[in-house]
Amino acid sequence: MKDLLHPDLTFRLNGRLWIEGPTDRFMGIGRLELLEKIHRLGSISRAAQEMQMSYKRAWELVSSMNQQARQPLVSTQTGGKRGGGALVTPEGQQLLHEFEELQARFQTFLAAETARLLE
Amino acid sequence: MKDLLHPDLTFRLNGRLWIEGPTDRFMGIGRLELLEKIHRLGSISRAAQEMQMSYKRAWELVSSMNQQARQPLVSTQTGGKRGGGALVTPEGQQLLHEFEELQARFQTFLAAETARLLE
DNA sequence: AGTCGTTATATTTCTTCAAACATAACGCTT
DNA sequence: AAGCGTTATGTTTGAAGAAATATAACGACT
Repeated sequence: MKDLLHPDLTFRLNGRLWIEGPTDRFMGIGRLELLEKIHRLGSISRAAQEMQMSYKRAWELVSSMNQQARQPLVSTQTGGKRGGGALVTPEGQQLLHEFEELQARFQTFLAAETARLLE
Repeated sequence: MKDLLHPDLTFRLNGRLWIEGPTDRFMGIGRLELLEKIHRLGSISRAAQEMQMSYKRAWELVSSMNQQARQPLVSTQTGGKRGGGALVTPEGQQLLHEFEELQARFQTFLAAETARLLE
């Protein structure tokens, strides 16, 4: 493979994984990152701004995930101390872990295939 | 994982792989399919119409691949018998095979992870 | 009561990307 | 010489998605 590629350019193998439902995506690398930030920051809006994402988009992603889960992955509160907030439920945390581990196995796969193809 | 998902919906794990250069994508599932059709049909335009893709887009993909390869993967001829045509060079055919095999290994990976996650 | 930061949601604007359209050149075939 | 199907390329149009803007509700805190 490597002998087919232009010698002046550098190439890399890349990829994405996601879980899709009948209508919407359910989980992917972006949603995973969003969940992680909500968990860490306790707020959808702060997670959104840390991802350079509009609050609206972040909220829509959370809504989509919650609707497709058996029980909410993120629970929210309007008003109150600090104006409200959001937290990742135990179910959400479990999903977070499992999908993170899947991502790690995928990275291993990518590394092995990269070695096979490009080195 | 399965116990986290809404019981009325069906989910599946999916993914994509590609090889990227510094500026453009070099190879992906769409480009692979295009190469295969050009090889089979001997024409960019016929390959494009079989993929429901505009000729222009197909041509741009071919051009991008050729520019990033050491030697052309598709060679073309304007005019002549049948008005011209295109063929996949030996280098292109080698790429075709290798990337197809990579895709097959990826499908195996996906199947294994699906069993792990969703069954 | 008023302020604050957040969730929640609708509407509008912008941008980006794909599709559509148009045109020329090429070389065999008739 | 004229026609055909193809490659090759520029220009215009359209559609989808993202971003921006706006507004309301909520509940603690001052």
